[in-house]
Amino acid sequence: MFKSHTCGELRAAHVGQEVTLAGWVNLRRDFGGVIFIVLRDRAGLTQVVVSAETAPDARTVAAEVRNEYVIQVRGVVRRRPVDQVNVEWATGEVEVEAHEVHILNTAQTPPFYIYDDAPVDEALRLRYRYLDLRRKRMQRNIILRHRTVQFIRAYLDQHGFLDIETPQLFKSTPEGARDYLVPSRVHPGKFYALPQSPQQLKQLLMVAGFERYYQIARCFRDEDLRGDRQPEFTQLDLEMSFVHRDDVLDLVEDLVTNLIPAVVPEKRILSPFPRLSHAEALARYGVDKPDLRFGMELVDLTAALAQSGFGVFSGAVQSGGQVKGIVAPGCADYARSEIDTLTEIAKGQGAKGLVTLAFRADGVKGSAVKFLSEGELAEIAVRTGAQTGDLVCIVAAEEAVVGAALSALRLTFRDRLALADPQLLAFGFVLDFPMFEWNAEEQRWDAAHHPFTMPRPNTYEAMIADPLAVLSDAYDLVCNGYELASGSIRVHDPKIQMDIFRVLGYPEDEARAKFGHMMEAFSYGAPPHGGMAPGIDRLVMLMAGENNIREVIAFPKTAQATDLMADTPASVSARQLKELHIRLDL
RNA sequence: GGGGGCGUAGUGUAGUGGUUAACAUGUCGGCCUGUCAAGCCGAAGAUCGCGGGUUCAAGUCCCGUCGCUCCCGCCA
Repeated sequence: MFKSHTCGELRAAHVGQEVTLAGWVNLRRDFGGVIFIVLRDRAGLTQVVVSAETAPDARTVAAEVRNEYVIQVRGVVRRRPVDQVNVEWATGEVEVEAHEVHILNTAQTPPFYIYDDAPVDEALRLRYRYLDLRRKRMQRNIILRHRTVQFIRAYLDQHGFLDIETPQLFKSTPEGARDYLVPSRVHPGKFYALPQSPQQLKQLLMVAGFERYYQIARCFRDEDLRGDRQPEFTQLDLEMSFVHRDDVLDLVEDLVTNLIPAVVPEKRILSPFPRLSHAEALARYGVDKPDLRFGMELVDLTAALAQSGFGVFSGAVQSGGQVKGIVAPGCADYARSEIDTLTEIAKGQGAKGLVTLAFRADGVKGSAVKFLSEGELAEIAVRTGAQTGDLVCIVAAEEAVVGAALSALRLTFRDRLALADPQLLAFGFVLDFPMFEWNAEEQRWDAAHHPFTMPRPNTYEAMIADPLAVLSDAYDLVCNGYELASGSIRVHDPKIQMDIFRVLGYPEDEARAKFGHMMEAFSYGAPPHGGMAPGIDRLVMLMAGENNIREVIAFPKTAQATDLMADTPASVSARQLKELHIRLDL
């Protein structure tokens, strides 16, 4: 070994010991006669002192050293003078007085600071990802990710889950995200697809009788990126046999409730996790992934304003829509430009406009005030609970638009007014999703979750006649405004499965071609089963306090799905294409 | 596919259409035996992302393009 200790472990108790350290030069401070080197490795920082008086040869070498050189130091652990203890460091009580310094490797001057987490252009970070990963923030995040996965593996092992791998080369599925395809050399013109999730395979593992399965599974979806979406990402995929919905939820809640204090003890959670129906989430927050850290819930004003003389309100109600509002505390003094910004946010979600009512000491202000009666204004104040100084934001439109607009505004106020406790991880479950969604563009029903989702027991009978009335046994885990996991109880009865395919408009032969292996498997004694798949990247992102999953992925891709370090995707040789029977049409 | 933001020494930034493009930091050299983002002195370092255009004059205005980024669509 090149080292006897790490740079993070020396303490006063080691004083007097002869040690060997090895690592990177974090910083060097050269006083001529004495040189201080801050040595860094994964474990931490240790100050090395090289004195011309006691170690002239070592000092000569130390004078040549530059930032990010890889060096090895032999020396004696010394207690620092009392007034020179560095209280910021775990090793700050001591330093190593070097008598030997060896340069193991030199380094070019890095393109950005390693010893400081100061912001750097994203493209530069990604181009030199291996250097970015040396920085404290990324080391912390990647280590946190490791601890999280280790905890999950141990927990699931203790609870009887088996870690089973499933193929990366599998079959394209007709619904869902765009697949990443892999051409077959052996079978000209045929393709594998990289899994969007191991969904079918984990269900087949239940048919196979493993009863409890999990996998830290890489998933691939060829869709455009977001801050919380990468083309390849990692799920904790788990599936259980002989369970009802609450068995799955209870297990995931217990896992997460134990995980958080174990790996991020400074964070707090809600306990128990709130469980609300999909309909309730939409009604109260306007979205199916609410940030539960703060209130500012949507207030329904539809009944109060249905007969309003203000056509924006009454018109929306007459055409089957809603009028709802939120109260922004203390925002009654917002300037015109700020109101315009809020209006743009609402319009960005499809709203035609935004009605704002500023409850000021000298009355209610806002461009719509003149269209509203005294009684209506009073009614709005009562229903919303608006106080003097508050700003009420009202959207009138169809239900989906009202929810989208007000929830976007709610998150805007969250950030502006710092309404959400950054140390709180507000996990919650959203339940009872609709089974089907009407796809107006293609004039057919889509599965809201996926076609293997079991309908809620008491709603199944209505399925063929009225798909919209069917609720599914699907559920999401949400946290701080993100969807962290989705899951469901699965269909294990081939007859119900065929009914679902019928609603989805799959002819029986097509269903058999796409999912025949599933249907056949279910006919050989499939147990009742269900599962869930928390996104590891998003979970670690939230635990780390980051707002982009790039920060918890060692080698992520850009928003354009490229890798700037390796310059990927890239062209391949004509020979490779020919082997794969592929001709480009660009 | 659409929309917004950003792009100026290695890095982070400043820069009313008008001198030699500024500041900090880093880099290099010198001095320095107790610093901890050390200090002091000195030096080098910029085709202002790229290509067009407007103008007597463009880092600055316009068009296009490339890169990064956020959002909408998309994401069973």
